[in-house]
Amino acid sequence: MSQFLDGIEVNEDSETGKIEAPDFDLHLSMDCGQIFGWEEAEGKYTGTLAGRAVTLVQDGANIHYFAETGLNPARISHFLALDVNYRSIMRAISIDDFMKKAVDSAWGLRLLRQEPWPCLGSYILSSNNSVERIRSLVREVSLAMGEARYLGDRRVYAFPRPEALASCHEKDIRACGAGFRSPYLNRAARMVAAGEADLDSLAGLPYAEAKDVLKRLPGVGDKIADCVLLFAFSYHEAFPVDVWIKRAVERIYFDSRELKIREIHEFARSYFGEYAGYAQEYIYYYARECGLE
DNA sequence: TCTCAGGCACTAT
DNA sequence: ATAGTGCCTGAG
Repeated sequence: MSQFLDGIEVNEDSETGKIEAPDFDLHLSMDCGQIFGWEEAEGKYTGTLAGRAVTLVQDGANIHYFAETGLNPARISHFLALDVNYRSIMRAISIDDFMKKAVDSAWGLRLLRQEPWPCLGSYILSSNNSVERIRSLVREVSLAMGEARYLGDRRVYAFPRPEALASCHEKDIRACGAGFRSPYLNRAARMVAAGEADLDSLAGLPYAEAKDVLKRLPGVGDKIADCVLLFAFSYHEAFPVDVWIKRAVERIYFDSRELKIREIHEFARSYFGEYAGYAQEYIYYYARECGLE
């Protein structure tokens, strides 16, 4: 077993392995704000995938995993989106000095391929909230209603299944600190659990149609729909516009002139093209971590 | 006390 | 279509 998984006890219910991951930075990808519900400790990231607990750690161009038996490496690679041609996308979005600088500042930051429901649920909880608050909210909700999984000597809570969030009372979600988002998550979970909204059917739909389906869910507007399409369904043209992106785009490309959200979308589509979503992530990262001077 | 934080839904125009 | 407003909550 790898020294990178030191201190971890493997038993008959778990296994380890490694996955080649060139041009991949686990830390950047996990901590850039695209995903919630994974815990970091000493460079190791622990969460659940397909209902099983897993710990990931990076060693150069390899990702080592320690997972509950039954979670195969192909599923992990899929989550890490290692099939995506990262270099060609980076070339495509490095279209000006700012974008080159932004890409350089976070090389290896990839868009992960999250599971649809945990992604949607987390983003419903994200509205009008800061990253740190979203993290703790997702943690509270998972602790209260998510399934406990066991990996080595630790316990890991999955994001609650739609059935769990559907059958509980709105107040149970509110008790986790979700506030006005509670009824949204409760009702969205009911729609998903009842099959009234079929997340699996989104894959393959044209972007605009998939977005319309998501926006029928309570608590899901333009921004959150775009996040889910980009972070769970790999619609790389999706360009979620939050206050950071709005300010950054106005500042960098419009001499700080105020734009409508619609105008930002039009600009993004025409300027960045089919990989606008990747461009968004780098603009977001740079604006937050490096500042726009 | 007040503002702000990675929005959404509702209402009025 | 678009603009204005309330909303849970915790941090600064």
